[in-house]
Order: sequence, then C-alpha cells, then structure tokens
Amino acid sequence: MPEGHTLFRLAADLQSAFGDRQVSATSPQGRFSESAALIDGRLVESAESAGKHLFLRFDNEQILHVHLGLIGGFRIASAPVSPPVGQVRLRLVGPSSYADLRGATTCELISAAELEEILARLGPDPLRSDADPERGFARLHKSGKSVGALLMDQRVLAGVGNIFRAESLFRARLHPLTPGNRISRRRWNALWTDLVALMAYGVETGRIDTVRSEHEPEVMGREPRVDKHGGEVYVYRRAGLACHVCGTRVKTQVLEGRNLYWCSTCQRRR
DNA sequence: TCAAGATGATCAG
DNA sequence: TGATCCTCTTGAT
Repeated sequence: MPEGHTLFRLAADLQSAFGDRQVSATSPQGRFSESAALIDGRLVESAESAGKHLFLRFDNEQILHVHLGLIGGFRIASAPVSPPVGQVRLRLVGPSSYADLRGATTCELISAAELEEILARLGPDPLRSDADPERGFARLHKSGKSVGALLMDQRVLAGVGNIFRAESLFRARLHPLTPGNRISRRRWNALWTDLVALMAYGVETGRIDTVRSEHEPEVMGREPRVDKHGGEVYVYRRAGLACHVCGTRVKTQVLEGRNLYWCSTCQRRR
C-alpha cells in the first residue's frame, strides 16, 4: 500500500534492520548490479522517507533513492536468507535480516545535491516535522485545476495517494471537482490538520482507517466494518454502495487516469 | 487457472 | 492521453 504512511513505516523498519550496520547489496535480477556494487559492504547511516520517496544513506556518500510506484514492494525478512523469488531488483543483507526490492519505478544511487533537488520539488509531507503547509496552499491556490487532481500532485502535498485523497475530501465535505483557487485558507488548514492526524494514525497502525468515532460524531455507536484494502473508509472503492453518513450511493469518475470517489450529498458542489 | 485492475509517476507524441 | 514499468490480489471461469 504505497502511500506516504507506508513509506514512513518502511523507512523506520529499514532503519531498525540495517541502521549503523554493514550490508551486502546485490541485484539478483541484474538491472541494478553496477550500482549495487557501489554500496556492497558499506554501512547504512540512515533511512528516511519524504512523501512516497525512500532514501538510504551509506557511509561513502552514496544515497539509494527508491520509489515503489504502483506495484513495487520492499520486504524485510529475518535471517536466514532464502533464495530470491521472482524479479528481485535489489537485495540488502544485514547481520540478522534481509530486504528484497521488487517492481519499483525508481531504484538509483544519487548524490546529496540530487536529493536536495528531489526534496525541493516535493510539496509538504504531513508526516514530516519540517513540513510547511503554506507551500502547499500557495501551489493549490494559484491553480484552477480541481482539488481532487491537486491533492494527488506531489508538488502540492507529498505522500497523499488515491485513498487519502478520497477520504480527506469526504471528511472535509469538499467536492473533488472544486477548483483549487476556490479553496480558502481556512479549509486548506482544516484539510492539512486532518491529513496529519490520518496519516500519523496510518503510520501507527499500518492501515488506512478514516471512519473513526472520535473524529465523526455521526457514526458513533456503529459497528466498524473493515474493507478489503485493510481499513475502514467512507468512499474509497465504495462506488454504488450507500454512504455511511447519509445513505446516498457513492459516485465514481476517472480523473486524470485515476479513480475518484465521492458522495454527492455530503460533498456538494459550491 | 487465468485475466483484470490497482494505493504511482514519467515520458513520448 | 496512452504506454510503460512488471507485482500482487481478487474475481471469473
């Protein structure tokens, strides 16, 4: 589930497994062999995430940059090491655990300057303590594109994906086709504050739960139902089903190649 | 057993 | 806007 909270957890897990330890690095698939040789046997100094990007710093100034994309995965397992299964782009092996990277959109070694360029391109990440939500508002507010499209733009908000988009807009009672330049600062601040809480909860639990009684008085007392993606949500992938709050059937539409979900009663166009 | 679709982003045209 | 990367889960057959 590669939204920002997944990468944040992954970075913490990699730090725990390999931080301050020497690792062997190989590319069983072969596509990353030359680069893997440059970090083979080196010490992992730190692992961190920014939005959906993952960075591992090594003690020879090499930085591993990974973006999982839609289908990628980076799985950590305990020793003993098993033979690689499938297309393993990169395998890291530490003293007590190992990790296999598959299907990633990006797996490359970069310099500190290139890392800074990537961070500069990204909008504020609700999970990072150094995030400045004002930068996101500035980008959102000058665009006539829909807020549904802008929330998926990593230059506006880093780490928000299709689930957090659908759910945060529902919770804000905002119609996804509202133009960004019609979003007030007050509404943006509320959206940001909610995303900070939702994503932090995702880091804590490893799942996306947005229907929570402490946030939503109207659903208190109702038995929670876990959806197929592992959490409970209001609208995401619930097209044609009744809205948990008002009973209206949840709508769906493809927006810029991605499926959008919303309740036309709770999220009226203004 | 197999095909389709998905939590993403980039590039060519 | 469509193709591409090429994994994993789900649902249909």
